[in-house]
Amino acid sequence: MMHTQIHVALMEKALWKEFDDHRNEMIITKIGRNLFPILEFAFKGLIEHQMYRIGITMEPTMINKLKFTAGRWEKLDILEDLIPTNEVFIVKSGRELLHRGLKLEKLKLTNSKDAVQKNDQMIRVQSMRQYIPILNIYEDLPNGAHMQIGKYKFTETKFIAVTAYQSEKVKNLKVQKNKFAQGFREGVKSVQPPAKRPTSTTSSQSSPDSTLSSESSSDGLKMASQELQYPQNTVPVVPSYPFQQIQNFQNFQSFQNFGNYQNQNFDPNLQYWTPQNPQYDFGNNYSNPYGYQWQF
DNA sequence: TCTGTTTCAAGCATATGTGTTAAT
DNA sequence: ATTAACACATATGCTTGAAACAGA
Repeated sequence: MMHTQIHVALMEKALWKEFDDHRNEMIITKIGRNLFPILEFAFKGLIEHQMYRIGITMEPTMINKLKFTAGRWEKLDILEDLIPTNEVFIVKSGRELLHRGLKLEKLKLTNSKDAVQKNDQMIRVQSMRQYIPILNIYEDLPNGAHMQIGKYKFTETKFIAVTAYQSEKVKNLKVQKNKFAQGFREGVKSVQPPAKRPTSTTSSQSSPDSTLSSESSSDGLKMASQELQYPQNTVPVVPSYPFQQIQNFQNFQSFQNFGNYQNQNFDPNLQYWTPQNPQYDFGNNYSNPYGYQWQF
């Protein structure tokens, strides 16, 4: 099956970048812990009636382990065994992916080998290592085989796996942004108790989403070199298909879970997703949008 | 009116997602 | 560094009962 160029966009990119600016960490546990922010993607260029197999995995960004001392991350020279990460697969139709996107709400991270076998959306990673999520797209072939037709990664989604938060700033940001951590927000009262049942007509009560403003400052990280070169990873996609699979404005608006498309390079005039920076938003090659590399 | 049925959101129970804390 | 128990949060499904509705 031939495709037009496939594009994948990361949703909630601004939120991801906010965490990435503070060197994001993800808690891992024995039974598995959700990621926050949640990985969510939009697609363009898929074929509606085609079934796709989406593969999610975590790719180490370097061989080295890390440690957090004196308020900053440092790279350890001692190289320990790097356990290969497993890949999680989700099968969906092109139509569903195009219209609803893919929100990986159930995806969990663990440091336990056993947990991977008990949950089909569990990825095993190693603590104190940095990873970047990988999204692979496969097509099911008639003979039962799968052909990889795309591989995508977004640099602002990289994170360091930890069993307990190391950076105060990251921890505070999680508390502020994750609704399940609302109970730990300072100065924010709990949600108002539900109103007594009205004797007359209905009255809808919406709780205001009052998030604290974050004190912004960098984590005192320096720039330097020495980061692993990402492998060339893309299977070329041949554009032999007239570009008709264009989402219209109504479609995007009609799905609540689609997030804030205004910050996701959605152009209502052109009526399709257009990358501001193709190499960054949709590119298949890893590139650092900030123009520098992290130092450890 | 009266009576029986339908509708729908509050109330409740249960499941699950957070960072915190203390112990190892 | 890691783990388990914990208090506090959301998510969801079922129950409940008053209001709305339909028919006589």
